[in-house]
Amino acid sequence: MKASAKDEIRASGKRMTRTRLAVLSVLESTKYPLSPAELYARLKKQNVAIDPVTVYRNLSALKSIGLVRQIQLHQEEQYRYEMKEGREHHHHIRCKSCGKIEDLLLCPLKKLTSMIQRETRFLVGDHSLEFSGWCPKCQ
Amino acid sequence: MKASAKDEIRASGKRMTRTRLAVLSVLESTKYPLSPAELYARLKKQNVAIDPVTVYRNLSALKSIGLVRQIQLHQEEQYRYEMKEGREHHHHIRCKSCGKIEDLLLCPLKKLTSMIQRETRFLVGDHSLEFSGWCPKCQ
DNA sequence: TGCTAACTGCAAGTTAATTGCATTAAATGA
DNA sequence: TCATTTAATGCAATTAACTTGCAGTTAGCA
Repeated sequence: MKASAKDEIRASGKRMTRTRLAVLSVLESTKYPLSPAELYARLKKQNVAIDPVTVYRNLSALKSIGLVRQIQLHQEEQYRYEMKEGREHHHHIRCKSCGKIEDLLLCPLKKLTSMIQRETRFLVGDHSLEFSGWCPKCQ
Repeated sequence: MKASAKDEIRASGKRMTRTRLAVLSVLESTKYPLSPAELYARLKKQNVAIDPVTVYRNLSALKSIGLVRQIQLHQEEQYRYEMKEGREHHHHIRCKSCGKIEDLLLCPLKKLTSMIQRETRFLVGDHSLEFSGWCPKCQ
């Protein structure tokens, strides 16, 4: 685990606990965003004693200090979480058949912002852009 | 209400009922996508006797025959529904302060599809692109 | 007008996430 | 090193949005 993570947690007045460490380590070793339920399942498999509620509370704490990003994929009813560390703003595509999730490196939206502001007079804040389709194996 | 709507409902083996008519008429007279709860509230205000469950079931039926579109806005936990009739594929921006929702006429994604397919080898199906920000009044 | 299957309302059940509360345990510091 | 304080935890209960089961109702065709 990144040494800086612990510092950032302390700096925000939070503590580095056994469960928080375990949550961070699973997130850091996974290449796609995890749902709380998936995260909990992985921890269980590693014999980490943790309550599902504690998974939720840790994700919420890590999100609030900016270590973790919360995202919502297209046509999914749950949230997913991924480390921010080393992962610039990006989008995802999810296979409708097997559920495989892959990062997309493109983001066309910087170019769109000024168009949207002109069209709507809104001040643009965040956006979500998520795709679904069929992965190579499922086509 | 569009005459064709009733025909499409019949053609799919469904029936045009008192409640279904009321749901359609609220959706047709609203310029932005409604959540089931908002739709129910409007029906109540119009003294339409209807159960919230029936709102859900009607929305689901209308969606399944393609009269209505289900969308999920950025950072919202509920679905919203809008008539498809006369409304091409489009996206939305929602005010983080007052909740106002406005249509966006642009969709940059036709241009992106081939890039994504090249990058990921996924076959691209659907996408969602939703913005949030601050509307002119709330800035 | 009668029949049949779609539709409805009410109650109960799901799923994902949140809250309350008593207990445990980080981390500062005496 | 131990005491203190307050964040974090586990368990139970709750909430929000939506779904399902079922008995009674009704649209619409024959």
